[in-house]
Amino acid sequence: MPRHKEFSESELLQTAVLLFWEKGYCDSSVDELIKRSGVAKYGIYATFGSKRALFKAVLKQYAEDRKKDIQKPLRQQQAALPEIVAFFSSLPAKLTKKDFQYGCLMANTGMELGLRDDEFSRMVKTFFEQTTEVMKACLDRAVELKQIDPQVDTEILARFLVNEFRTLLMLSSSGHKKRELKLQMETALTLLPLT
Amino acid sequence: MPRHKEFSESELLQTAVLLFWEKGYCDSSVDELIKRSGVAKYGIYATFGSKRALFKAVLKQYAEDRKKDIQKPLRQQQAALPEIVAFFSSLPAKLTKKDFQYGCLMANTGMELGLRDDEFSRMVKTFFEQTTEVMKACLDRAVELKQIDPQVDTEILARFLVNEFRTLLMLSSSGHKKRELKLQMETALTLLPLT
DNA sequence: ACTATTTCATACTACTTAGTCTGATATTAT
DNA sequence: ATAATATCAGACTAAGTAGTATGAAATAGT
Repeated sequence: MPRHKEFSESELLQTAVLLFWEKGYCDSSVDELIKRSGVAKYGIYATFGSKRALFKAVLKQYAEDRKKDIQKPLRQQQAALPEIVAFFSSLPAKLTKKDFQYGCLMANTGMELGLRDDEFSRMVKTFFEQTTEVMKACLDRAVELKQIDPQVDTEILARFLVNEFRTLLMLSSSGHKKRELKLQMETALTLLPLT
Repeated sequence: MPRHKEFSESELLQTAVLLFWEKGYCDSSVDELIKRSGVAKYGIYATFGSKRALFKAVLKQYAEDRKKDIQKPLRQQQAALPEIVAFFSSLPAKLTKKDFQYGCLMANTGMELGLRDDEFSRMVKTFFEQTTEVMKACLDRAVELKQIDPQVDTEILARFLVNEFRTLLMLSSSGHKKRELKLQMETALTLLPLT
């Protein structure tokens, strides 16, 4: 019997992702989302319920999207050391492209709300913990394939590498250019016991 | 002829530092500062002019304060390798004490405004560039004292160490506990060519 | 065609925001 | 004491905030 929606929920969500990505949680407003998406306030609240719930959906969508693009090299079945190196090598260019002009929403949210909102903080931590597991799996395969010293503690090294990843995200969100990211990445790869 | 102020400018500034440190720029309000400081709106605007100018003064004050406490080990005349190690070793405990319960205002501001506000971004970058210079001076002394390999590029290593510092600040602002900071710091110190 | 139901656009509430203005008050040089 | 001047408390403006309410319009099963 009902009239049906005039907008696409997934398009609305993508617009919301871009908005929160650009401005963070506190500085984004529902009115701004109305302007950008063309969707009426009713539609937004009927779909998501509140700004908070909307942001939760945004964080989930963002996490899925990043697993599929920027983290893809690491999440391939056979990924090992060469994929780790390729992943880091590609970051300075990727993080300074237009798609990433506002840094990383996960890293940004961790800094904005990590000490003030348990639920969102938890989501960010979970995202990077999952990334750590993926990284550890790559390192374990690298050990199997004798690509790295078998004495390495892959758990600890995986954490360190993910923090190196986060460092690059932080630098890009803090306005640093490709050159600086590249220097940081290369220094890290040189220092690490990856051969 | 004039009536004189009923409040201390430096106390007002310190209260403002704490407020912005806790909530960031966007989410802090002048009304909240009035409540916390007891100073009337007139007094705040007569002293600083605008929220923006107030935040500028806050960033300056914060930078000075951190040079005098947390960075002090590195800024001693004779600081070299032992002081660098001591500096990093002390961070996990210091960054999780009550004084630092809101992370680092410089690191936080870099993430909040690094891509959206040139002037504040510049101030944050300058702060960490100055820290890099101090770190490089320590490394150069360490080379002189034969504490580290003279082949090391102290400029590049200094940048890397300061980014390691920023990583610890980022982790603490993102809600990570002392144990995780300690693990990151120890891994970094193990990997670096510091002996 | 009619009716039930949902969406739409928009007005609205209640609150917060940065910043200004005002009239009373306190101080100090004369 | 008086006059000049700066500060104080609080009212005020204009805009923005999250979220709700409302009447009109559209749709689909009967």
